[in-house]
Amino acid sequence: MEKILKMMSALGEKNRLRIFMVLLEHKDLCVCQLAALLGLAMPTVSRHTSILREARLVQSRKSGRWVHFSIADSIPELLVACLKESLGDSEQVQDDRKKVAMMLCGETNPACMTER
Amino acid sequence: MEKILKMMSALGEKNRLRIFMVLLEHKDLCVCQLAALLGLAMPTVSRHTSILREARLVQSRKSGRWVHFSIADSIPELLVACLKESLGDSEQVQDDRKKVAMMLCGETNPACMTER
DNA sequence: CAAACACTTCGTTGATTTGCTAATTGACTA
DNA sequence: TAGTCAATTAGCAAATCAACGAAGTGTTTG
Repeated sequence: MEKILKMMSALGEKNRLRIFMVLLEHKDLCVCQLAALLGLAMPTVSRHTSILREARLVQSRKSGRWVHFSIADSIPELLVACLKESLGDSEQVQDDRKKVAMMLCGETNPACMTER
Repeated sequence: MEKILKMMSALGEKNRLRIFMVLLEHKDLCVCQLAALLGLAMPTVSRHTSILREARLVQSRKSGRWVHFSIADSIPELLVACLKESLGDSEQVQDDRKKVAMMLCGETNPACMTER
C-alpha cells in the first residue's frame, strides 16, 4: 500500500506530473532541461525528480556531469495506460511536448545545452 | 490535467485511498461507518469524502439523515484496474474488507448502526 | 415541540510541502 | 591546478494539509 500511496502522491503535484508525462515521450532528459521546461530553479526540480525516483516512477543514470532521467522499468503498465488515456491530449502535455522538441532541436537552449 | 491531478492527490493520502478501496467492494457506506473503520473523528472523514467527491472519484446520495457514498460512475476504468491490481491483496485492504464485513453483519457496530 | 442523530462548516494547531538562495560535491576542461 | 558546470544538500519562508473540537444544519423520533 505504501508503494502505491507514494506513486499517487508523487503524481498529485503538477510539476511532477508534467515531468512524468514528458519522460513518457523523451528519455534521458537532464535536470536543467526539465528546469528550463518548467521554469523552476534547478534545486527545486532536483527535489521533484528525487521524489519521483523514490516512488519508483523514474530512474536516473549518471553520465559525466549529467544525470539523465527516464521512466522506470518496473512501472505498473495500467498506470501509464490510464495517464496516457486521461491526458494524452491535454493542452499542458502538448505544450510541454512541443517545448521539449524545440529544445532538442537546439532552437531554444537551456544553459546545459549550449555546448555539447 | 487539473482533473487527473485532483484524482491523484486525492488518492495520495492514506485514509482517502482506504476509503476508496473499501467503496470498490461495499457500496453505500455512510460517514460514521467510515469513521469507525478508520478510527477518525467524523468531521475529518467528512472532509476526506468531500475531497474524494470533488475529485469525482466518489458520489454521494442523501437518504434520510444518512449520506451514502459509492464509487463514481464516470471514473476512469484503467485507474480502478490499476489500483485493484496493485493493492487488491494488500494487507491493509484485506483488513479493512474484514472490518467492514463484520460491521455490516452487526458484529461490531458504529453508533449509527445500533438501530436500523 | 424538544431531543437525538448524521453530517457539514468553522477555526485552530502542528506537520508537511513547495519554492527559493547559498553552500557543497563530483566531473570535466582550459 | 584552478575554474566551470550539473546536480545535490541544507536552511529558510510561505503555503497547504490533516487532525481535532465546537458550533450549525437538516432530519427523524420521542
